[in-house]
Amino acid sequence: MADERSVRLQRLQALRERGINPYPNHVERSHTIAEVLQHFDEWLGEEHSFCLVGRIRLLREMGKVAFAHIEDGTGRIQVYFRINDLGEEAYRIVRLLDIGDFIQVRGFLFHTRTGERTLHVLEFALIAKGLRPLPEKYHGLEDVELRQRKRYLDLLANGDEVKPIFVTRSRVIRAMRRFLDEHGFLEVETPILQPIYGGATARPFVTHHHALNRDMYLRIAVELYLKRLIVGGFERVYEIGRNFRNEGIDRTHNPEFTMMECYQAYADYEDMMRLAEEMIYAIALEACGTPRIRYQGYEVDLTPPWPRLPLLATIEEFTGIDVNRYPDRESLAAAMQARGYEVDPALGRGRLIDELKSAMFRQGAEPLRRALFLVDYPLDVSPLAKRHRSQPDLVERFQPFLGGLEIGNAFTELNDPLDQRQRFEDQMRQRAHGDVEAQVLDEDFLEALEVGMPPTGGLGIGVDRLVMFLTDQESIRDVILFPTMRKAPNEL
RNA sequence: GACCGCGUAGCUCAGCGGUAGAGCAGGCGCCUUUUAAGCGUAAGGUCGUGGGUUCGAGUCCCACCGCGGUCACCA
Repeated sequence: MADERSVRLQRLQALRERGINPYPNHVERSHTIAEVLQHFDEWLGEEHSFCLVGRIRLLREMGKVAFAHIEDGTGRIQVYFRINDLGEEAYRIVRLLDIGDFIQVRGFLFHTRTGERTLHVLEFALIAKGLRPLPEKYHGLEDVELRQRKRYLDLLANGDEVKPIFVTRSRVIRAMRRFLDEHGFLEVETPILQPIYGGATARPFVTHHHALNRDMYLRIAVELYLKRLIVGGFERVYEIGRNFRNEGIDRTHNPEFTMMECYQAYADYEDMMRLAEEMIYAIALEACGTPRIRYQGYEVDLTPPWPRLPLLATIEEFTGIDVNRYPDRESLAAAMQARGYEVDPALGRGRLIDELKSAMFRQGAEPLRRALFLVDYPLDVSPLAKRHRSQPDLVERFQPFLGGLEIGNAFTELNDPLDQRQRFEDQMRQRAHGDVEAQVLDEDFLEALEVGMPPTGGLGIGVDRLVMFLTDQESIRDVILFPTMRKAPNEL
């Protein structure tokens, strides 16, 4: 009986009985709250009338007067109800209002005794009734699980911290799109539902098309489709969209995430590095107003050029292991174990090197927190990248890092169809040996390469991680409005 | 997937073998310029779920569910 929802339902009924529609279709509004606050002093006084709307965030009834704070999308202002101005009947309606209700108020501006800017209400109307309580006003909503499952409550309770993150996210994507458009890239849309998945090493989500009676995959990357477009004669293309990878969830991974990939004909990875650093610099300027970003306590300057650090030399510098001295997986594994690194016996040499790279960033040395590119990766973990022009067991690949976060991947793209076929076959062998993430041979893609793809540079940027960096968030879930969650206990 | 931690009122949290608590929110009453308004009053809980140990279990043990962290793989 004391349950708050049933109290509110009773009030809803009481309002209806007085002939009030608690969910009217039409609303009057002359100004936003921000506008009124901005011009408060010049608009002060009984001769000016304003009609505002908003949600009641706070309500203090004191006998024959009441104060409320109302909030619209632009700000928050105090409003003042007095029985003398409203009359007894209308004042009874005030007592049927609750925190969380939306109201429309008309009146004039004044300062209270304590100086707070306030609208003195002469007329008001309920425009939408809330039936459930809002989170507590002082502590807000702190439970991480609730904040993510019910993001609307998080935005309501913690809006001052949460909203700006998503505003920045929107600006980042807009700035990225603008930069690419201005550099002659054409935005395209390629299939999300794919007959064969490719372009990355990852497990896919599988679904089934009934009419075609065939399994389909949600894309794990857009790479192979964009390259087909380069084959088709577009010189510069990009796509910003969602990828899906059926893998674990952690601070930097969500099963669906937003990726930008762009491909540029007649370019190599050096060109793509310049493009990447200029793009991210431009995005930071537009979305954050500065190229100097604070991330997790470190200041990172995005002004180009960023250092190009050869992967293997960097690993040697920070872990003490000179990978070149261990030409096979066994000797490298032994060297790693000797230095206290755990070694998964299933991993090949390239994956072990990748492992060292991760360990190196985990140690978190200050020079690795700057904006930088790691360049030149082992061949066997990069089946879509072209062999290095001077080091035959490496490929021309780089990854941008910001504040220790890996935010992308790029190559001089492999355009030799015969080499590409061998690389796929090699992947298929790894697959046969139980590597569920090894890439799948895509015969149609090989046919496209045989038609001929010009020398091409490609770049992928993890948009969520870039936003994490630019908004100083340590979890990807804090930059995704509705992150993937496990089944809630009350779901079936 | 492995290990560690957490789960108590709508929200934020105490309680850690002996009769389930506080603040805020909500109810009722008082209060015509309040500021986390105030005062009074009555309420609100299968202590995540299921087992076990014990005379007695939010409290100890086990399993499961959910969340977080660390590690392993991917952006």
